[in-house]
Amino acid sequence: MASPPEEEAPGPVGSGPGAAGDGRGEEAFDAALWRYTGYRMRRAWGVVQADMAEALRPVGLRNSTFSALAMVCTRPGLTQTELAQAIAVERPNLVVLLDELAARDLIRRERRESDRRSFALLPTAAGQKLFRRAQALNDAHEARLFAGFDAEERAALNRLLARVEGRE
Amino acid sequence: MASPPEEEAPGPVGSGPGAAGDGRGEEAFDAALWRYTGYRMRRAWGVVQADMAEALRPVGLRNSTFSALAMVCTRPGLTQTELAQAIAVERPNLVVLLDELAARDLIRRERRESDRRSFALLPTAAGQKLFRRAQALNDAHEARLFAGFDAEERAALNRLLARVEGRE
DNA sequence: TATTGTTATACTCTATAACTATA
DNA sequence: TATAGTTATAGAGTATAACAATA
Repeated sequence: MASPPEEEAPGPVGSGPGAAGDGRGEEAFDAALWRYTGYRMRRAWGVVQADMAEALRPVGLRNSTFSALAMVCTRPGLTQTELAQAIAVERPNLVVLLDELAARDLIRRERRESDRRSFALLPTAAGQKLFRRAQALNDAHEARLFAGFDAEERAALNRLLARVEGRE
Repeated sequence: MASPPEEEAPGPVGSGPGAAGDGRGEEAFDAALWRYTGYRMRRAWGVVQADMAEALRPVGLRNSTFSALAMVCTRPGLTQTELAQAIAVERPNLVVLLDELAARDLIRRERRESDRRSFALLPTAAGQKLFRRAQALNDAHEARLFAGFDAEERAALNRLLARVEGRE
């Protein structure tokens, strides 16, 4: 597996004719890919995603269901449209996630009398309990995964990731 | 849509009973989720992924096919197992990607005489040409997406992302 | 008309087991 | 037996169109 170097200057488009590699051996750094922040992000996300999935397995949650449950627990009463927006999931896809959580009796949908088209999403007692356990598991997972990062580095990464979304 | 704050201290596990939100209005920061680097990474990756997909549409490449083509162009002769390892794609999944590229006559598989089980992957002239075009499109996409980042910030993000994978 | 939740659908990525041909 | 490439398959994330109920 090719390893990334320290960093890579943004630089201009091509570094030459696309065919020739850099000629180094199996330790060769594949600059054509690693110079892209997007490629690095896919790789990093793959690692984090896999570790998180493993960490949440004991509570039967995935990344998506954890996010949904977290929002319902910390902002009870929000609607599905609001939740979809908050966690960046399309509404049709959210329905399935919520069905899953509701089937396990972790959340419930309550018709809003003020607008009977929408539901207020509420956590059940079991949902709150499971969420706290899931939170602890996820905290442990991140602590393990980012063990090599000090507080400043961690904060810097968090800040930079938020900025990628165009939010300040 | 909830917005992230500056940053979030790693801190201990739970900040209290999971039910209560922070009570702010629609601008409320959903700390329960945004405190996780993993969550931020999923969100950031979603943005980058969507923008990259859009950018590569003119050349008919996706993130995965671009990565594969990039490796074949810059390290011609590598085998499928080596490529799968290099771009972190399972070998069975890589077969489909390479079939797609081969069907478009962008790459070709050449039996290795030294070990007739494996193929040497080689770019065609058309593949090299398309790759250079794709590279330009991807460069433009990253330049646009990371326009708000100066060279140092960009380098810092690249370095931190590489470290998430546990590589130094 | 517009919006909320929903159904249906399709595409992509990811992951695993098992087969074949070669070694 | 072990490895390279392959097939088949299943799970999950993501995206869009269209519908019923409600506003």
